[in-house]
Amino acid sequence: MSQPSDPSGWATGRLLSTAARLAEHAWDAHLAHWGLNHAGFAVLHLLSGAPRSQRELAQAMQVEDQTMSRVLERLERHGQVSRARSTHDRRRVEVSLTDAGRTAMVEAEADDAAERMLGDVVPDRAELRAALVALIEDLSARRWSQPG
Amino acid sequence: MSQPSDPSGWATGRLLSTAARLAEHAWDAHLAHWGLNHAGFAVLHLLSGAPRSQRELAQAMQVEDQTMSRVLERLERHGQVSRARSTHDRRRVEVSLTDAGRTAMVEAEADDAAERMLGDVVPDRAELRAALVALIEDLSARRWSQPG
DNA sequence: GCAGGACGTTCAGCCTGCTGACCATTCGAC
DNA sequence: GTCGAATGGTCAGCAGGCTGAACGTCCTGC
Repeated sequence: MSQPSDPSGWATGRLLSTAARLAEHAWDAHLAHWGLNHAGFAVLHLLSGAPRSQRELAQAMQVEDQTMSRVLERLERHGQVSRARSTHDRRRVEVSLTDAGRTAMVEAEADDAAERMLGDVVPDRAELRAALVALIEDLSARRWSQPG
Repeated sequence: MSQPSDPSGWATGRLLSTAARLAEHAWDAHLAHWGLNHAGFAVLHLLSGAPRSQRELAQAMQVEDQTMSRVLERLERHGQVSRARSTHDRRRVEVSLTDAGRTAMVEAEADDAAERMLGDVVPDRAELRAALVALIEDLSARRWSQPG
């Protein structure tokens, strides 16, 4: 595999996708030490406060319910999360961290090599982050057309 | 689905992934009118100059050969691309645009709503693009560790 | 109390990405 | 010429996205 041939000419959408894929790849390589990937790690992080329902997790991650269902199935299979039908509302599934899941999350977070790596690369990272946040808020609003 | 809950606190990797997914989603919705998606469209664009081998396309897209193979299979199934074993080197597969593929590409490109949409959102887009290009060049170099 | 709608989750199927393994062809050294 | 390495593609299988459709549960209005 070779260097990209002049990415400065690419469409912005392609720049975004490529950058995201490369960042995910680097991050996944780091998280693999704890049997995690980027999706699973973010979910564990969300659960560190308190148990949540699957739909709450999906909304927090800006992902469809079906997608979250499969991410959780994998996390459960790896023993990092446990799922139990709610007693108050038997439609809901309460998802909580297991001890193994909490340990993995804490350790992976402490050694946050991926974020540091990105920090090395982009000097003025606040600018990039601000632009991405604006983009996300706008595109997200268009997609799910919810006021404010 | 709801608005993201304060993306400004997210890790940069998650910002990138989310922004990329939202942008792809918007772009795919646009390209669906011509039976395309973001991956297929980019390939057709690369082929607009001259036929290429699959590996050349994979390298240009910064994607693994196997991934490109399946994208092309889909494009061929939809009649937008044709594949033929090279007569000079029978390992290679020469990929070229069909008339239908060229028409779809030209029409989709002319009505480039996605790019215009991104233009509306991010005021200082040159900054964002420059940061993304720097990120891609660095992460890509780390991943495939090629000098220069 | 019951019927219909809303809600939360899952199933099936598609697409793009990845890795690992395999096959055919070509090239190069001997 | 032959054998082994390099090259170009494909197959199998996994993962995270998506859509559309189904299912059980809850709620609400009558």
